[in-house]
Amino acid sequence: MDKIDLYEVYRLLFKKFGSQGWWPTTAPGEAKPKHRGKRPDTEKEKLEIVIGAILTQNTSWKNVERAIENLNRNKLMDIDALNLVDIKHLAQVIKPAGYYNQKAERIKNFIRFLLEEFDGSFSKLFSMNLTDLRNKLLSLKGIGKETADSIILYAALKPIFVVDAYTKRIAERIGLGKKDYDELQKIFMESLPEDQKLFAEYHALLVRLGKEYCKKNNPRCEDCPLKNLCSYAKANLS
DNA sequence: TACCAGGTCCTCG
DNA sequence: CGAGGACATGGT
Repeated sequence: MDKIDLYEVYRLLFKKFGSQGWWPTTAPGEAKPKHRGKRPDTEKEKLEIVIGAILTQNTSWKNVERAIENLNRNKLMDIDALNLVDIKHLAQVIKPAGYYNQKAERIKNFIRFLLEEFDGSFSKLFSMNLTDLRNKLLSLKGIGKETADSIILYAALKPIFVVDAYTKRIAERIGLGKKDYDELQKIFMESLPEDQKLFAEYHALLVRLGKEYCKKNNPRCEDCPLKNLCSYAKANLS
């Protein structure tokens, strides 16, 4: 069994798809988030990434977009507004994202935490070192590993590799075997230089591949950019 | 019609 | 620990 070169995987994906511009955020004056390829400078952009990371838990980004659009139009993409809004109303606004009661609770939890412990400031929260920040986020109800790591990578801009359902499926198919979150994260991070931009692009590319080629059902192995090194594609195409 | 989508928490053995 | 269920909308 030949070993998979995860840097080579990255090169193939980037050659095929190019830069993905993650994480999508809403431009000033607009309501709909877009992949803009822009670092989140403002508190509002960082907030939007956190909210998006919670909303997208086991949910398609399309539905999350609608929920974010609703939040923007209702002027709720704001720390103080979210702190004050009635949780039932918040739940209705984010309804398209599904699990809206749980997610409203999780958003409220996070906002309360940020206000009480960090004066509502992402700059203060993100000034923690990566390990402490991660443990802090993981201690919050509704923030698990993937959500925490997405926040750290895409909002705090610190180098950690995000593992999601696509990552797990793609990793298993190309021949890394069935691995859990921590194992996969370790494998990716030990195979790559510690680089926030690289990790950010890589994860985005895996999502792109998972959506368009390495789908759960009917994967398109024929023209997959990884077909030459993927054990699943080799078996599937033989 | 089922199944899927950028998970997490809780409970039970 | 690890499996299994709950949470819910919108697309195919």
